[in-house]
Amino acid sequence: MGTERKRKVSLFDVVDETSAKAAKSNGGGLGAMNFNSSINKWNGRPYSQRYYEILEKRKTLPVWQQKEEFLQVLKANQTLILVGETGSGKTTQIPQFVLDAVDIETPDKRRKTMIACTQPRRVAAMSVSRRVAEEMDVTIGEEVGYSVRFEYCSSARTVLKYLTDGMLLSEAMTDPLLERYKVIILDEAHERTLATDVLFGLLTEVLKNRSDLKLVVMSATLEAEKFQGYFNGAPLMKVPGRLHPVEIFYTQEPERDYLEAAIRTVVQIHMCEPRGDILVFLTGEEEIEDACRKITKEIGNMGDQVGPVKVVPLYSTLPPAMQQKIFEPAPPPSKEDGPPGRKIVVSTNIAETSLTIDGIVYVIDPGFSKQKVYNPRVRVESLLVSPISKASAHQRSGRAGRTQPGKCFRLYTEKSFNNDLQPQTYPEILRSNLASTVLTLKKLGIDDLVHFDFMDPPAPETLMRALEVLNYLGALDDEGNLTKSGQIMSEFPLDPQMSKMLVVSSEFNCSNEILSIAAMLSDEDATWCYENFINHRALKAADNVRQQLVRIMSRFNLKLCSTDFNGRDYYVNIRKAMLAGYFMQVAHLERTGHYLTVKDNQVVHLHPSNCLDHKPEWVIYNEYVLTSRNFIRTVTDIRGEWLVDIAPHYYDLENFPQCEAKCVLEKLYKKREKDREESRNRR
DNA sequence: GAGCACTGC
Repeated sequence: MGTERKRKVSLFDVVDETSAKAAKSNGGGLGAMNFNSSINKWNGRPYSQRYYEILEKRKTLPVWQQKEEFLQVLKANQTLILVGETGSGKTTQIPQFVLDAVDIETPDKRRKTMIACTQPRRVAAMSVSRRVAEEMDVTIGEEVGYSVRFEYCSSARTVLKYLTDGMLLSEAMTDPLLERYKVIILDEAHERTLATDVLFGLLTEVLKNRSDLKLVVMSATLEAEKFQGYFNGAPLMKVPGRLHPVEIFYTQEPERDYLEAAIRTVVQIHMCEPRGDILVFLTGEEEIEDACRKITKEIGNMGDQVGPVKVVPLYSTLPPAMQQKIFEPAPPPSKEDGPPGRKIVVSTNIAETSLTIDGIVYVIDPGFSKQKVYNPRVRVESLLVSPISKASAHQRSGRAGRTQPGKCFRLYTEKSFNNDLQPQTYPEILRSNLASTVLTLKKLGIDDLVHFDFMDPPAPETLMRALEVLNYLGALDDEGNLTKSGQIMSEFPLDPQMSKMLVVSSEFNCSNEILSIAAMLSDEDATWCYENFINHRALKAADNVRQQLVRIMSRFNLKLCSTDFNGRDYYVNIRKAMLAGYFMQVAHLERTGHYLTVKDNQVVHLHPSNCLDHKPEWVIYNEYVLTSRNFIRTVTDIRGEWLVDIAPHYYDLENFPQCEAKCVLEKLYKKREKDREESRNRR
């Protein structure tokens, strides 16, 4: 494979005017053939009037000009790469083109197969499939469906299914050759999510074993050559996008304070530029709320000479009702013939890909975002404010050109853009803890991780750490093979620590309670729930997770049980079960009054959201977050004795850095010896 | 005294 990789074949590199026109004049033949009939071949019903109306609009999408070409390349190749910018129509149209051309029945006509199209986000999978069902004039959930966690909207008749990349990966666990699919389309591949990267490697294996399977990789930016190299020189097609031109402005000098510069730019645009809403990219909640206050105040101080503004914050943890405000129109002029009003959205990266706001004409890009980084040495994922990539800057500026020509103000110099920004954001697989991913790969039957064909191989230390954690948890044996317990753990859509806690909870006679805890921890923001006493949506979501986990538990005959609520051991058993999963995430209270993580010896602080009334000597924590300080979040009080009882293989003092915790543990081991001896003597 | 964005038979 190594030599093949370098080969580059590019059939359709550039789409110029002439070839596009040629495609148009000789194209359409296939389209006309399929659409001349007034009967819908998918459900046998006559097409509705609306179908023809939408069809006319679809035909104006850029991707339609290359339908014929696309189908020819698809026919001649097992894998192809399609590059198309926003507005090309690839996500909705390509899967339909495929359906028109591919025989989805198996050769023996016994059963139908499907076309799959993956998306990185749930909302996209659901909304795109609805749109496509409408375009095909069928009912959603029948011929066209979607599949995301907790929502399986498809039937035996489904021929085209949109699903999250994570969902396709989990389907592969029971259907390793993905035999239910004839064509798999990986959309938004340039985003390089963890699941997409794993699917890349998995599908290259599957394609070797299934000559009848085809793969279409769709991507927005020009990382295409890298993709081509990886997929053995698969042909590449480019589809033009359809965006209005966006004029880019850079600063002359580097900005010292990007927040201040962003606010200044907002005010300037509001004073000098024509009508149109503004989108500002900042890095996090606190910064965004701060900027919103300052912008409102500064523009407020300018009085009637400028138009009124509506300043709206946007970030994921904002309650949905507040998020909806970004879709409200700009305010009307404060007096007749007065200057027009303007909407100013101040947002995190969520507005870069996940949410699209129409009417944005001006984008302000300071060039930073919070990005996840993983330090395998201390096993900590943290969020760091870092410079964005060129691809990300490009995506941000595109947000100004959705409805009309726009302007993007980059708060850095052109030189800095050219020289300092890296071309692409590092793929997630290089920035994450891979314990859960490695467990999935093992379950998928990939034993040799070192030689697994990753597009960007993770650091060996990250893989070693993941294997080590899984070995400590008993999911892998010393040879790295999946154990019985590991088999079960891999079935839970949870981190391995949490899966372990669930698997052992029956032994601690508290699986009912652990199920609830796991479900609540999986759900976003328990803080919010607490502050508001209760939150219906969050509880409902947690209950959903709980039901899913219960189904998995019963499949493996793990009994559902509780300790007597009034008994002494009720809480003790729960805490012990939690420790059985989280014994690698323990902190010890030092004499100095601060906590030190066990073995790694990192100074950490209890996150202010904790609900303890004292500082216990030993705590386990769910999350280690590195923000303004090193915080451990969601902590539980445990006893040192349990460490030596439940996880002696991890608390092996031979292999332990010298520290206070070690001395305490030594005493606990001695005490345990003594107790055992005494009980022997008594007998 | 505090939370980029996503995802999971």
